Amino acid sequence: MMQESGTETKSNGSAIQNGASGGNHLLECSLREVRSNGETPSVEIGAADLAHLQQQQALQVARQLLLQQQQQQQQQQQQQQQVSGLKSPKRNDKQPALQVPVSVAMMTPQVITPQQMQQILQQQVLTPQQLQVLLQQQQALMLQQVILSSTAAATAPGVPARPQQQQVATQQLAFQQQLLQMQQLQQQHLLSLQRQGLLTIQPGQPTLPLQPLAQGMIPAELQQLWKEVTSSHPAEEAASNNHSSLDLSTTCVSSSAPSKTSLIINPHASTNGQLSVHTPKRESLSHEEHSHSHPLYGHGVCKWPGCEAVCEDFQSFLKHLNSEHALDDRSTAQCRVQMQVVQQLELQLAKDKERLQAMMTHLHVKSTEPKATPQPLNLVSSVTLSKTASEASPQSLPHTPTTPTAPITPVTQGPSVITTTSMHNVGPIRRRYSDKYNVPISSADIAQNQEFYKNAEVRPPFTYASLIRQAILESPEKQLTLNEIYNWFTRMFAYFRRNAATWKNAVRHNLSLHKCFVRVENVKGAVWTVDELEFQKRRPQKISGNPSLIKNIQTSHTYCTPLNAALQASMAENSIPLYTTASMGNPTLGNLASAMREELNGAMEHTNSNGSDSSPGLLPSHPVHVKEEPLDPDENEGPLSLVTTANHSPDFDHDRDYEDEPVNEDIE
DNA sequence: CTCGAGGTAAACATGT
DNA sequence: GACATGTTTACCTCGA
Repeated sequence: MMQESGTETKSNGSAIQNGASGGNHLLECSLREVRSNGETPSVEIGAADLAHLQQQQALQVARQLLLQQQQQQQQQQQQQQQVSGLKSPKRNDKQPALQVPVSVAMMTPQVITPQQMQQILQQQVLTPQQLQVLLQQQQALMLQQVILSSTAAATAPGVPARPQQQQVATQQLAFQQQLLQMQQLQQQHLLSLQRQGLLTIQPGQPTLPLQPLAQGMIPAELQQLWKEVTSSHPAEEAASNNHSSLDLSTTCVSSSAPSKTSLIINPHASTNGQLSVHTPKRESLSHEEHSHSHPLYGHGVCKWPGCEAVCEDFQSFLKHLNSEHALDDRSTAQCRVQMQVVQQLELQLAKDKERLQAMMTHLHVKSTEPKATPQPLNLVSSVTLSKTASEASPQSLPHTPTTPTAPITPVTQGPSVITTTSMHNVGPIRRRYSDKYNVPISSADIAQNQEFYKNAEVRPPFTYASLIRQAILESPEKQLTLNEIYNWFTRMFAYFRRNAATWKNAVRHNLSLHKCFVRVENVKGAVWTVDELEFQKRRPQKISGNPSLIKNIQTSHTYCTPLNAALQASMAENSIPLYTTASMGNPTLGNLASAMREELNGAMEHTNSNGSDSSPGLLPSHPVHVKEEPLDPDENEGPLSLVTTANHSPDFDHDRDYEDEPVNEDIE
């Protein structure tokens, strides 16, 4: 019966349920998953996981090529520095990690050359898609360099009298600082993007806390890679490097402490991986806070992914780094993982940038000439199109992300009139925002964002209840088994392809908790249906989209440019009417009836709470479990209301083979 | 500050 | 006994 749950469910479930509570759950889960699966990854990893892994491995080849180029550029820069003789650090053997550019320090610890490392790392062949990614990355890199060159040239105009070497060095310094800045901005921006709908960015937080970033954004591939990594040499490590292996495990437990969550994704390392060209700047920065600037060291803890060994001072850290993270297979693999992390972030960043660009373009157009036909850009298609107007409304806001600490537009961000607007912090976007803003989930919503959520590991901005309902309503019989609901979740949302135990528990919890979900038993087992009446009843008072929206926007608290204000005003004026009209005016999408009905109810539910939507559900053959209503039992008589919404004939269960059954193949 | 909604974790029961 | 399925409770965050 539960055969479709797949291996992932099992491993995740057991791993997670045994874990401690609190803290960063997802991260913990990830790590536990790593651990639990670590011993026999080849067995426990599903076929699709392997496919993902292979894909990522292929991607990493592209990454390597990029790295190669970057390293060449690094070498060039270093040569320049050494020629200038100014700030080129003497790269003696004693403190390689300190003075070697970070990425190099990470990639080429002691013996092996970058080329050798690449040989180690390279495994597979590029697909055209990956090549394209590589090209994009390279272009981005080149662009950055060009821009930085010009910037640096501009910053050092009045130094003609200086010796040329010094000037070069100065420019290098400027380059590097600029790079670091932008790099950080990009990273922050990315984090904001990634966190859409996932984490709360408190308005008072000027700088992005990087710890919670892992929530929901660590791709499955990375976890698989982690499995691979952490299980790569269990025996060896037990003997020679037990400390490291221990770290991983203890980290899993200790990560319940809220403060230490940045285990897998080390933002600095990611940044370095992203553009290792920048790394020389680390040296330049390091005059005073030498020890603090090392991306692998902070707060007295080694930040090597998965390590977190406590190092009292920088020297001990260096010792630790050299001893525990010397060049071996494990470190190499961890490097690879880190690269994957970076790559994933880059990809996500690229996607989100395009989305942001499109949104900005669209919003800008609208703010200047309201109701003008928007110009959906390519990527927006997955998000908007027919929903363009409503996209300006809260639903899309989470995607408009933002970097509170980033007053400067990331370099690679294309020229946009509104780019500064993107810097405002639409911070507190966690999960429920769609409901809170009374953006009722609809089939159209999901349909239009389907592609996005299918591929992006972004938490859908819908409540579990909404999603469950949607899943059930999408089914031909308007009823689903629990497992089918699971499958729908995983099929429709990449986000739900991990941490199964967590969200499945939530699904069950919601099914049981909400009266709108009615369990119906039939011959083959139990199915779940939706009592639309109840569902509509449970979502009142959420019509206040505008104030919430505005407030939410303004929580950004920073960089409120006039344009931004205009944008906000525009959105405030338009969001609700546009939303309703847009959704009502685009009956082209599937399940539109449901969407319209729902949105009508959402918009005017105060008027029609009497069940205007006699949704043609189906009649459960044997309604067994009907949640009794402790509250207002007068309004609906439990089973009876169920019958009203369910009129399907009992012969419904002959076609249980929904089209969603291939889910497992699709996803896993 | 309170309250409700929602999310998460977990304990527990039951059925397969 | 392991696992899936349900139910329930507790705790937390967030927004009104």
